Amino acid sequence: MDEFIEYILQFGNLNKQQVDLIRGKATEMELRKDEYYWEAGKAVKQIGFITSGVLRVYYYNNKGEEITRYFVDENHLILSGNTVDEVFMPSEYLSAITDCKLVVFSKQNWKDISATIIGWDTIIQKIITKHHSEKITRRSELVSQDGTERYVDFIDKFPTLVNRVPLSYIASYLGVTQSSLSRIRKNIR
Amino acid sequence: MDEFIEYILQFGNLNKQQVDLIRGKATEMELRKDEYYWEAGKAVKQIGFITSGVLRVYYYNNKGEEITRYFVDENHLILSGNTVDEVFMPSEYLSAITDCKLVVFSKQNWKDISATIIGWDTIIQKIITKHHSEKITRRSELVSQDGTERYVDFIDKFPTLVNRVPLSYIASYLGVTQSSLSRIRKNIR
DNA sequence: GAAACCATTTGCCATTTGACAAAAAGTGAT
DNA sequence: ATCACTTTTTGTCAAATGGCAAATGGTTTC
Repeated sequence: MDEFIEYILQFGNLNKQQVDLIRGKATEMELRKDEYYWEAGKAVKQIGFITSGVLRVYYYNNKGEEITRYFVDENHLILSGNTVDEVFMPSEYLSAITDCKLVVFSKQNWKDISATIIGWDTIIQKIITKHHSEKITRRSELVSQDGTERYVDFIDKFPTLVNRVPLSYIASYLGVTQSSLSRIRKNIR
Repeated sequence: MDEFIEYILQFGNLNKQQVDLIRGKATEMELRKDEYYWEAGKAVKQIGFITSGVLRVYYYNNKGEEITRYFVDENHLILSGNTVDEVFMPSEYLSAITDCKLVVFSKQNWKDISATIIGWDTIIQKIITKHHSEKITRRSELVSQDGTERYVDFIDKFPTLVNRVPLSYIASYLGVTQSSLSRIRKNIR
């Protein structure tokens, strides 16, 4: 819970009263390894923030292969879609790679916060924008890199993930086969 | 100009008075082939909408290679950063591949529109969100495709660009070398 | 500890792609 | 038509990667 408050405070100021309001609207929950946070085609009813653990977003391409699009770890907000008013129906899966702890808000509670705290929407908007640019930048870089560069950069950017995420998921995220990645790792040492 | 109004109307309603306001705040301008719309490190002072022509966004990677991140063609809004209030300092270049016609708004005029038309910010937010997801999706797909798939998909998604954009830019966008792409094209025929 | 299970590494070979250089095709100006 | 210039294609070879299958390593369960 505290992690979430701290996270939000990086993007804007809140007074004690506002912090208390947020605390009151939050629920803590856990997700076990391999459980879904959301599934393609099933409406998402809450907004979540990860306080511990790692999840991954993945989808199936037109050849039926499972592709990991990105990882989500501690201290990240999961903003399903953008708006609370519309139903958000994901086309991807989001599932736990490890056991996770989350802080979640029902859509109604989230709306209440947004209606009560002036500037809340602006804060969230900033976060969304930041996430988007980071994702675009990261995925873009991969396109023009070879396997080794992709992996070296990955280690560099996500040092805490390397040892917690199965190789096959990293390989899929990087767009190389698992065996290639295994060889790349051997060459790097 | 009409193209811009029509574009905006796809995302929300405007009455005649509002449309007139927008028209009054807009300026038409042209950009010749190879001229910059913006340059890395130089503050961007306007918001633009392309009515004809193609531009490309590119940057230099850590090896000094020029990488095309994406193309921007007719009927697209160029939203520098997200907010009008902060100075937007791009880290990339945006330059015209062909002669272009644009509709532009000064930051002040854009602010005026935003302050006058209720719902304007929501419309713009929708557009930004749409752009972001499209970019992430496209760039992501490339990562797990081989050269041929990348090119076939490109033709499929941007049929109007293939014949207007030099091969070297397409190759860079797709993350393959120009000679590979040339061979890929030969094999496809 | 053995068995079952899952993750990772390795071997082998075919295919793809990159690097580099030269040739061919296309474009524009005179 | 010619020359200068740019873009695209092609040739050759080396390196990187994929596909497939087997081997190895690790973990969990009984």
